[in-house]
Order: sequence, then C-alpha cells, then structure tokens
Amino acid sequence: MKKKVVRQSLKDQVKSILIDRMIDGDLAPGDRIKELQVAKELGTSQAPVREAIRCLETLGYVEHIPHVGAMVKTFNQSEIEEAYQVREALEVHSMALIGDSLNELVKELEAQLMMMQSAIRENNIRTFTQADNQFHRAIVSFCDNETMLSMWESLKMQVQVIATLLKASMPLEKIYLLHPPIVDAFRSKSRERASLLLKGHYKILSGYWENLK
Amino acid sequence: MKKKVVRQSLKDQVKSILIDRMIDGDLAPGDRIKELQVAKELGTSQAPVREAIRCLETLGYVEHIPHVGAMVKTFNQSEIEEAYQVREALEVHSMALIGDSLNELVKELEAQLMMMQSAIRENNIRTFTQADNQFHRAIVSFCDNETMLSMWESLKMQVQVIATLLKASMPLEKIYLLHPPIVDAFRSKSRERASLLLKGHYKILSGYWENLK
DNA sequence: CTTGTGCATATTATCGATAATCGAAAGAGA
DNA sequence: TCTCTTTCGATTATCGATAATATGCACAAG
Repeated sequence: MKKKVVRQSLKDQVKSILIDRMIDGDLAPGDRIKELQVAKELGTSQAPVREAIRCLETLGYVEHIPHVGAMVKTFNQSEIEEAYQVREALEVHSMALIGDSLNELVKELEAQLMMMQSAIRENNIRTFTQADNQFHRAIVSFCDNETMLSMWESLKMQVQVIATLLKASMPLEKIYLLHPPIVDAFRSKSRERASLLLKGHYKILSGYWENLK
Repeated sequence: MKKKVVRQSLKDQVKSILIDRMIDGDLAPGDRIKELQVAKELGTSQAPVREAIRCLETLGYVEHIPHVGAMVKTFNQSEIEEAYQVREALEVHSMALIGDSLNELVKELEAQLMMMQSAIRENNIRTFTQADNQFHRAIVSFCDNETMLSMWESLKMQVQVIATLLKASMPLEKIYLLHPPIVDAFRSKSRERASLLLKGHYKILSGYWENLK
C-alpha cells in the first residue's frame, strides 16, 4: 500500500474529529456545537469549523438554525421509522439488480453470519451490530450502484438508533435467525425468495419496534 | 397567504441565483464557478459564495475539487442510470406504504394524466415532463415519508437528463400510455398490480434508453 | 399576574486580507 | 525531441476582525 502524504484540509480534519466525538459520546444528541468554541479548542479559525458543521448538517448529523447555532441532531420517532422504510426499499430493490456476482455476495454474507454468531457467543452487541450492518450493506454494495449505496449509508445514524433499541429488547439470536434464510435463497439463485424474506425480516423487526413505543 | 418578513441570508440568495442560472442555461454543465468572480458580480464577499457552492455541491448540482474549484456537474451515463434505478426503488416501495389516502392519490394522478394529455395535444414537452414528474412524485409523496420524498427529489437533476433524452426519441403518447394502467390498479385498490405495472414502466423506458446509447 | 419593551450577552454571518495550493508554461539538461 | 524542474499566475483555503441577529432577563405598564 502506498503511503501518500496526508494533506487533509482543516475542514475535513475538524469534521472527522466532530464525528469521532459523536461516536464516542462526547457529543450527545441535543448538544450545542459552537463554532468559535470548537475553533479555539482545535486551534483553527472559525471558517473551517463552520464548513465542517455545514457538512455534518447535510449529512444529517447536526441540526442548524440560522443565527442560533448547530446542535447534534436528535431523531424523533417518525424520522427513524422513515429511515428504516427507505432502507428496506433500497435493499429490496438492490437484490433484484445484483448481477453475476451472486456467489461472491453469498461468500460475504456467510462471513457476516459467522461474525454474528461469534458475537452472540460473546454477547458482544457492538460486534453483532457491526456484522448486521455489514450484512445489509453488502446487499446494496453488490448491486454496483454507487448512488444507491451512498443513499443507503446516509441513513446510518437513524438506523443506529433503532438498532440499538431493538437489540436491547430482542435477543440477538432471534435477530440472527432472520438472516440465514436470505443467504440460502441467494445460494439457490432465487432473488425473488430472498426479496420476500428480506421484507419479512423488516416486518418482524418493525413489529418489535411497535411494541417498544 | 401570509407574507412573512423575508430575511434570507446572503448564502441562500447566492444559491438561488446560481440555481436560476443553471436552469436558464447561463451556467451549463462543465462551466467553472469561481468564488471571487461570483462574489464580485453579486457584490458580496467570498464567504457566502463559498458556502452556497458547497451547498450546491451536496445537492449534487456542482462538482468540487479541492484547491482547484467548482464546476457545474456533468452526469455520466452510469450515474444517470443509477439514479433511475434508485428512483424506481423508492417509488415501488412507496406504493406499498400508501395508507388510506388511496382515493386522494388517484385524484391527483388523474389530474396529472389530464395534464399530460393536453401537453401531448399541444406537443409541449416541457409541460409533459412536468406532469410526468408530478405523477411520480405524487406516489412517493402520498406514502407520507419525508425522508423518502427528499431522497427522491435529490435525484431530480439526473432524472431530468434522462427524461429529456427519452422524450426526444420516444413519442410522448407512448410514454403517456404507461401511466393510466397504474392509476387503474390504484383505483381498484390493488397495490400489488400497481407495483408490477410501475416496474414494467421502468423496464420499458430503460429498454428505450439502452437503444439510445 | 400578565404582557410588552429595551438592553446585555452570546453566537452566527459576513467581510477584507493573507497564505497555501494547483496547473500550465517556460526553461534546463540529456 | 523528450523529460524533469522551476517559476508564475490563478484560485481556493484560512485567518482575524466586525456586523448582524437572536435569546434571555430585568423592569415597567396594564
């Protein structure tokens, strides 16, 4: 691997730092992000911070009110449900588009199944979630449509919220079991069946979700 | 209609102006957009222009290369095809989500059918395209999912390109005829059939598209 | 006790100027 | 002639300072 000189703009660096803080929980939903304060902390001027925040805004990570400021976005219930529906739409359609790379996809999905299983054994929710995400991402990724994939990824945040809640109330094992049949369907080249199974997967999860509310 | 005090930030004004220029063709795909030049023209400083451009960038209207500049985006073929597939995914799934507002939707769709017909009589491609768009938008709009709708709308530009080309090579009448059966299916509350018809609609159009390339 | 008004403060929005970076053209060496 | 380096002009990226705006509080009026 070549090691290019890192020449990241300040904006990008600030953006990464802010995202990290959100992941680590240093920045919780609802927290204010003040431009000058962040700028001072990071030793830059207001401009790059400002740009970074606007970027996070369009990514849907923060909410911005003119002349007032930005805060880490808190998703309300309906936004989360909406995102879940869109995700389903994209994944179901992606399945129909996957071409002759079905075998490779199956291999990737199997890998993620293994990962999920081992996560269950260790009761490691974090790893499980990661594998689960990777499983679904693979489906979209293999249909070879960058636009589709980037839209799918833009839902990450909202999905993360619902996933966390679901995993707290639903045994991992139960969630896991929704996946192998899908892989089976792919293995026997039956996109149609896979698609129905995926819809079922989402239906069951949203059933649980309804009970949570 | 209430008339609130308009207090648009410079960024928003610049953004609107640039979009207008793109629509009017003053800014064609591939054209450079220079920050300081625009700033001078509009009598502002570089900052608001810069923000506006970054905003257009995330909207997918312009392409930005660090330290080089921004230019009006030219879509390549695969990007356009990708967008069309995503659009299909969103619309098909939306159909399944539409609740008890089916009747209202039918009314809206019928209105757009009429509009298309009259556009055909006058051979007004612009009006036809508008009605066509509105037809498809209505489907997504009636499933009551803001996230879905905003994603659908973010594909506007790419779809516009493909639509223009298609309409040049395919009789409007032929395109029109793909729509009434969908409305019929909705009228008889058959979401399933409507969904299949919509998929057929897209299949036929992409068939034409393949011939164009 | 409620409502409105003006001020103080905090924060963003905008500005003009400077630094950093890129791409093309000019020049040097083989 | 070709390739590599250097220089130069153009443009973006960043800065520090100032203007504009919103929010909350104190206080007066009803």
